[in-house]
Amino acid sequence: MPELPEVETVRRGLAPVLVGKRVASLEARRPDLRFPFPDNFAKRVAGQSVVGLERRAKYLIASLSGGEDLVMHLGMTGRFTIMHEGQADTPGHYAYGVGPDPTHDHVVFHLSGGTRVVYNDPRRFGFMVMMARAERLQHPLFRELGAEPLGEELTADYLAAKAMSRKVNLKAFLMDQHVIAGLGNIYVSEALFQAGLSPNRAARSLADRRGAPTDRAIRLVPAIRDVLERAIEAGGSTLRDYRHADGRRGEFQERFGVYDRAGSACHTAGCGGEIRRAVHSGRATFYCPRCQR
DNA sequence: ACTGTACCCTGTAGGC
DNA sequence: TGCCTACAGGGTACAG
Repeated sequence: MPELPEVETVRRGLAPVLVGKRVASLEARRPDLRFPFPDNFAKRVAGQSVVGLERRAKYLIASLSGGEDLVMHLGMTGRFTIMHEGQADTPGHYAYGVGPDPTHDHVVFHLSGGTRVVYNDPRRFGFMVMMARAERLQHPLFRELGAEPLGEELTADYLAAKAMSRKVNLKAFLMDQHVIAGLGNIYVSEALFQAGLSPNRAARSLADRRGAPTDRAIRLVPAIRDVLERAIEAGGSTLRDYRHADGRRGEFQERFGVYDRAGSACHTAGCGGEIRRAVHSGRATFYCPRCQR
């Protein structure tokens, strides 16, 4: 579900209620999600203050006052919901169709002051792990992550260097978190559309024989950035599960160029082509065969 | 080292 | 209505 724009939207929604606040207690209602929860999870979090809430790729990182980081991933269906003091567990108090869901509300952060932050995840592909803050960058989850797409590390030169020795197509290349960290199935399709590049094209065509970036790599970089920035501005994309931390839906799905539009007309002026659906590495890809070469 | 596939888990949509 | 299959924004563990 949540790709970079969705995770960033959740981060922005959670930060005001979490940062600077103390977690009075943590309630883990099952022993695991995708992975077991950290040893002594509740005890390690309880009583600590959240001193920062960052995002790296699709990870949310809550820095705790004791020196540990709580790293959270939303998987496909993970959702955080803020429940303010006095907001009872009755359906009428839940806005926007978000209701109590005892079977899938797995973790509850009880903040001092009464606000609760509830983590819900039907498929349980999400996870939460803890690590010493000083060791985070060396942790296996972070050590080999690729460039942050909205950061300065992502350049045409970087992409060309990464692509030169690869035999995969562009779709798989951009989905690879070791190359660019944060893109997922929606935004790879959208970025390729915006750059006018076919998902079937070989990744190595981003580099010339010497390893220098081709014009394709040069226009792919701003296309990726622009798609992500517009998506963040729209609060992400809600296909079904995803919600902001306050329950609102994202709106970027209204502006998809190709994603989930198979059989519909391409929006590009004068194109007249029909959006097609294909499968790459077992995942659906959407593209316009006329605009994307 | 790289690449493709199966798999983790649950819910929903569509065909029959 | 019910049953069955395919599919869904994620990543990992293998086999080749």
